[in-house]
Amino acid sequence: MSVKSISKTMDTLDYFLESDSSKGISLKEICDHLGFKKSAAHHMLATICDKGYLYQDLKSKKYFLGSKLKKFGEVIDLNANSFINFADPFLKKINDATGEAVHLASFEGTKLITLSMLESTHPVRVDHGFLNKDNAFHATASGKAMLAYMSDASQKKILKNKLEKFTSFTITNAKQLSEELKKIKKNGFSTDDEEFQPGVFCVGYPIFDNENKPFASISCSSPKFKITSDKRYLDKIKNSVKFSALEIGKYFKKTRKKGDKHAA
Amino acid sequence: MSVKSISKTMDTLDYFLESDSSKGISLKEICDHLGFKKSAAHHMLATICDKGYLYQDLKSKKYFLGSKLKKFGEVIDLNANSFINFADPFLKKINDATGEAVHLASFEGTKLITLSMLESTHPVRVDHGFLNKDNAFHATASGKAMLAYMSDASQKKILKNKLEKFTSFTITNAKQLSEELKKIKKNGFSTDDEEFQPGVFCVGYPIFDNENKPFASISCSSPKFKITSDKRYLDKIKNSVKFSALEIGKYFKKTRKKGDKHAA
DNA sequence: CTTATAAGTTTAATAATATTAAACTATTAT
DNA sequence: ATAATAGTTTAATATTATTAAACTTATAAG
Repeated sequence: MSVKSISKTMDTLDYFLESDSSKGISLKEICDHLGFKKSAAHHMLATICDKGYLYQDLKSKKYFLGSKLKKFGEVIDLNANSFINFADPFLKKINDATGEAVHLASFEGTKLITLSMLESTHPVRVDHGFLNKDNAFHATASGKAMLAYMSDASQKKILKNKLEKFTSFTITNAKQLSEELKKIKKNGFSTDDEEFQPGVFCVGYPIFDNENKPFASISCSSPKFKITSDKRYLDKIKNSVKFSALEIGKYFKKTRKKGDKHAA
Repeated sequence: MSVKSISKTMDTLDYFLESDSSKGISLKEICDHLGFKKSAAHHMLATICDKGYLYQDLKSKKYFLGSKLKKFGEVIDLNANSFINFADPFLKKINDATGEAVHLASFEGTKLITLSMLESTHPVRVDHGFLNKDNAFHATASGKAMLAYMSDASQKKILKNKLEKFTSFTITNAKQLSEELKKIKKNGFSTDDEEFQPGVFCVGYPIFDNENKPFASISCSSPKFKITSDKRYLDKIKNSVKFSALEIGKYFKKTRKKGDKHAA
């Protein structure tokens, strides 16, 4: 199903991203962390270096991220950054009003991804960080908000795999999820009631593009006990998130003509 | 020597960089351009998408650059951007004074790379663009300026392959190159007298780091006829390049303690 | 509306490749 | 000076990627 040497290559590049690679990473360290044989890893790394994605320091023999990878950032910036930048002050608005963690999400193919986030300013914080994940749509407020407004075909493709159970509250039944999505379209917003992380309650709103397709979503995550102990707290969050979602949606009305393609 | 499927993967990613991929690229286009069989390419692309480096639009089936690639830019920026930003106004100074193309070069392993460049403002222009190349050290002013000041071991590693002949003036003889490098150390600057591109004359100066190793170099490229027709033009370029090289070298004295590692 | 065409996806056999272990080299530490 | 560690190269083999063909889906033409 998948090409193993490519998979290993990208796991290696990911490792450069996760760890602090500014001082270089040795062959041994890569092998130890990823479970590769040093000979195979050496062949792999030689190829990656040859293509300029990594390079090896002549003296220390350590590997570094190649400058070519920087160019991808520049190209992708052109596409998606203007949307993220536009959205940013409206995310801040929710964060200011509630103090809770705020996420701007979108999707790439069937993967739910985080475009941008703001951390909670409260001492008791909730954080699922940057997400880049298949099979999380059904368990998150961000995911469900988009899913609810997608075409049946898109929904089907995203949900083709078994619905993973993250907590005891995760909806893993297709029928039940379908009902939930209907409810979301009726209410206009989605919730995640400890369905992804125990103790975490989220509110999500979709953001529509110039073709009225769900392009992104925002969510606000708060500790569950706050929601249960103060009825008005949920309303406060909902109002704040809704306001920002509608404002961010204006991005497409302003800057894009109908029919224009956009990329996340 | 090199792992073919990795090589093909990176050629594919490179293609996304070279062409305008903002509207997506189809499987067929990738196959046509890179000479892949569609079935093999499909396996490859599925793996790349699975790792989040590309993604496939659910409807159009076209492939897009994944947001994960953006993160590399952010990490690399932290390392190298401050140097490039520091150097920038001094490159501009040469460009203002001469109107000619200016390049800031460095190296990654044995590869000569361009960190930054300014185009000529003259109607008759010279441009070798962004370089990211093995086996060009011996034929460029930028390359020779750094090479001349490197340790013998480093020189040897970089020059281990046959010296490629780009023009009739390219130095392809090891003995002759060794003499040339000695001359460079004596003069303090390097030249490229139509050795890389016909009709192009370049002047290069090295930039030293906090350990007095050649870390980068700058070069100024002008049409050869200008150099030959006006004796004082070469001096003007040399003075301008030398001044900026020395100024950029102060970056390391200012911001780095001896022993600190830096990455390009 | 039906058929044709083109693009994308899946499969399973086979040709080709990546992996392995072992030998070798170079570097660092004792 | 010797040992130990890390990196590199090699060539045989086991695994994997490739291929062609069948299949599916989407789009265009009749």
